[in-house]
Amino acid sequence: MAYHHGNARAALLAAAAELLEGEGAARLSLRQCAERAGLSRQAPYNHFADKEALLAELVREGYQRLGERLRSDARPGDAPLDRLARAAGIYIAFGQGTPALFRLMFGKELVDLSRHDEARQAASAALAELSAIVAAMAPATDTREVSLVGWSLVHGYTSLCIETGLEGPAQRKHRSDLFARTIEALARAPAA
Amino acid sequence: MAYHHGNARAALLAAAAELLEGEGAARLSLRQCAERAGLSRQAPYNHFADKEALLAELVREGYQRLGERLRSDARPGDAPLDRLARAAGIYIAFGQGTPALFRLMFGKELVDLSRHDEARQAASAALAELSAIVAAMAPATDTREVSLVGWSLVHGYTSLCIETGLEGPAQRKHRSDLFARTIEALARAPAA
DNA sequence: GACCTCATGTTGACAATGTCAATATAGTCG
DNA sequence: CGACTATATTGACATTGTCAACATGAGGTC
Repeated sequence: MAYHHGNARAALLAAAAELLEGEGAARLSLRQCAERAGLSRQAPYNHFADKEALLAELVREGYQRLGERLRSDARPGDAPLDRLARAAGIYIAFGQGTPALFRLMFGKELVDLSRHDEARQAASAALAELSAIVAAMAPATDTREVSLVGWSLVHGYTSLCIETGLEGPAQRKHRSDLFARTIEALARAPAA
Repeated sequence: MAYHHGNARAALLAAAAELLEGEGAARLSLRQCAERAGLSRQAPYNHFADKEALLAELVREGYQRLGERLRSDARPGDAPLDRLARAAGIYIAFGQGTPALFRLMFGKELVDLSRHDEARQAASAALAELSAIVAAMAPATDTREVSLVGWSLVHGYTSLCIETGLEGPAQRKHRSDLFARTIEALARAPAA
């Protein structure tokens, strides 16, 4: 290896991403990432302010990917119910496929988004995608409430599957449909 | 302080509980707890196998408290909808009132319940309380699905409030009612 | 080419933490 | 009283985040 790595930042992020699901974010060490990237233990500090900053970049990438998946799932002539069911499936699959990343993205103990603008923006963009999909199920006066229920529901289910083993990927499709039906039932119910 | 503390275990747990919300569980150190309890750094190991075991005891206590709150909220002649709305409020209040404890209880990175029988039993008992309350909303054939939606919903909302600042305690009552209505709408919807 | 600047890289160092090991204390029992 | 044992302290060690000092080399200027 030449003195200058030439691609140190990317190598560090790649190393971190590779280690994340095995170690979990709390146990992931900067030294471990540096070693895996063929760098010394101080090298990450040339590219990231501290450990949190490196994790925040992983978070940003995660939201970008999630948002992209939601966006690219749009189909011409989609019925809102079908669109929502598929979006729920995408969200759940994302969480179940990369549990440690999901936990990092939606937790504030290790990465506080208020301190990381770019990651926060990526989060907002991804969640706006989901929100719009859910809101399409509702009368205009109820979109905020229905979006909130939709997000809470799919997020809660995903988190509980990851953290408590509530259910596995085999149930995903069935549950996505159940959640879409739930939102539909709420959107149709008479307002309080 | 006499050589033998006389109440070391309880003092350690009290110290941990006091420090938990300030530090967060990941940053909470056993040494800090020991110091706060007036003990040396090795003393916790006389009472707990390791750091995780001490945290697991906090988790057990947390579930016990949550379960007790749900149980003691029962009122004679309660309508299922009212009972559910109040239960949702209790769950959300618990999470918002002790966010770090909530995160610890419902996360498996720091405490894996499969390794801590008593904590796991306390969790099952508390969640069975919630499940029964939600299930009372549903026809007998649908109780599993409705319970799953109920838990996912209230859990997701609580978690998102804690981790993303989705909403604050001022909205709790209104949202509890919304969630109860959502479950009601689902329970009444024609099955797929 | 020599010199300067600066971003990036290495190594030494330090404090903090989890946990192991050796030693000390004191309560209980026969 | 001696033996035993649970509990407590202190020494030690490996690991980790991060600071500081020093080293490297690419790019720019003269």
